[in-house]
Amino acid sequence: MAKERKRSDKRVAERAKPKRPGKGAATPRPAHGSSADGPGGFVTDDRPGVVVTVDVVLLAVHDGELAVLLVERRRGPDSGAWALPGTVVGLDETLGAAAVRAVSARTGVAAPLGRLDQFATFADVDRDPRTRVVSVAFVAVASEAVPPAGGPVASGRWWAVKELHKKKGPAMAFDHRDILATGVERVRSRIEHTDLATALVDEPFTLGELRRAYEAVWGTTLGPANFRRKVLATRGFVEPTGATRMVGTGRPADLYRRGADAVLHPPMLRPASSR
Amino acid sequence: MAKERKRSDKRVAERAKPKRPGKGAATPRPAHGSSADGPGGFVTDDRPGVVVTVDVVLLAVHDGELAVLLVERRRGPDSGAWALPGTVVGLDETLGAAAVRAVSARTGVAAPLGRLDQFATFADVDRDPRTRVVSVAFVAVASEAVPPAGGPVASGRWWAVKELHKKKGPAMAFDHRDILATGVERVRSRIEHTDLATALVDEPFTLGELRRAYEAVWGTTLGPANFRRKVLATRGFVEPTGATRMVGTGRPADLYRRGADAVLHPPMLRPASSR
DNA sequence: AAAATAGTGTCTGTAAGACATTATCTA
DNA sequence: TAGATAATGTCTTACAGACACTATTTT
Repeated sequence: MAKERKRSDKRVAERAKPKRPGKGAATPRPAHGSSADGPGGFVTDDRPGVVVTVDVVLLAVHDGELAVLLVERRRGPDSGAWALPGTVVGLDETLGAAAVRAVSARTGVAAPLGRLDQFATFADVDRDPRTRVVSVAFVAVASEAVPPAGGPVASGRWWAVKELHKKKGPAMAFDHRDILATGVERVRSRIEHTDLATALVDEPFTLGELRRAYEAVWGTTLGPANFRRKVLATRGFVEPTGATRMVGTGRPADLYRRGADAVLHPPMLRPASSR
Repeated sequence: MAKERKRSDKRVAERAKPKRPGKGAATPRPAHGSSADGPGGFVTDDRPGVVVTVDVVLLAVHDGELAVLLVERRRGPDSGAWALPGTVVGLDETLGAAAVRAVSARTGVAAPLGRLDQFATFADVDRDPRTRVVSVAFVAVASEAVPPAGGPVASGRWWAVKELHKKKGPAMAFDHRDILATGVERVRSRIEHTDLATALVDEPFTLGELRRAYEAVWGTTLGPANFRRKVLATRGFVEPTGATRMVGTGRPADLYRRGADAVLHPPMLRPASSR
């Protein structure tokens, strides 16, 4: 699990406010509705408690590469490092709602969060130097079109996952590199058994587009003929629309929509070379 | 280290076990931040916080049936109901350590916890009536011999999982029925792809015993011949000892030990009838 | 000998991997 | 026309399911 220890705050910035002594019982919930970096310190007392947060690994395929949405930290000693979008969970807020809130605050879209999947909880004692922070991690996927890279989002941008694994890649905050790696592996596994990959493409889509989504996630190439056979043999995976679309040169491709079934029988096993 | 002290909380009773005598069973159920616990309480006075706990689904096969270790609640909400062994996570304690502690306090054995697997985090807002409790759930498996059912454990006992799903079965505390169901499904899936099932039997074991472990977990019957072929075709799954053992009537069975590989290639897929 | 369980061998259907062939577009 | 991509078909191999058959024990 997580091991690194970075410095500075993790979520402090999110909610960080210098202290708030004497909170009245009637006082509004500290962890609610504030966006990142707002006031509302939760840990600052002399009586520290455990802080529960969510972090979201939002993946999409951009330019044929698997990409993840990160936000740049702008305060604290870890300023300049890139982090997964996350937030403190409100006292009366579900984890899923907090995850949606964390992403929508950064991207402006709540749509892709329908595929929200809680995959692990990170709780190393020292993962945040300030206080004990337990982070419930989610993965979600977005199609290529949403949100547009370089959009109106202030501090967020898409990074090719491949770049982040390099030593010379951008610094990542806290144990987020571990969370990312675990989340990516979860998606790599889930597209084998579920129709999650169809959420990576925009409807309607061609089987070539769907295949390239698989290839981006797995980092492999797949035989177009066999891929097609397996997809069409799995009932409920995709539904033909009857229409075709020109993609450039070559024969027009048949268009499909997402099917009804979320479970793939038999699974779309990734080639042994990609494991 | 500030280990927590709990008092009225959900897992208070459980975790309090070692120091049972003298524990004040006092505080009833304080709602958010109301009742001040004694010193070190996590539900800080007028400043309510989130409590993080672990709950463990410890499974074993008893009399051919999948069984789970539960403890009877004797105080607090749902008193009289049966709960998964769990505890509040200490401020400087890892989740895994807390899970081991929760189980060892009940069973006296830390051994089976090597197979500890975090599988989900439960955090419904109202899952505990007293305060917000976020529970990180683990599964672990024990072999038939340990701990012995009806052993020295005071408030714990094994229950056939099948019984707990019946309406007339024993009441389960909080959302522990959901946690159990999710954990069981995790184990059902994990024995397909890992050698986890070998931890359900004592070494050395026969392939018949291993097969009956699979059957208990999946609730199916498997063809002995095909099961044998698949197990032996998977390198690293089991290692022959060369010895044999009489089980009763019939030909003596070859004995095996656990192999080295944790991953099964190809997977031991459960029959479609058990899904 | 009968019953019971363990172990071995064989047939068959399904599906995956490799790859050749045909179809339909642009440049 | 060549080039590119999509769609279809074929051959081979791997493996799961079913099941017949042999082996070794107790009663």
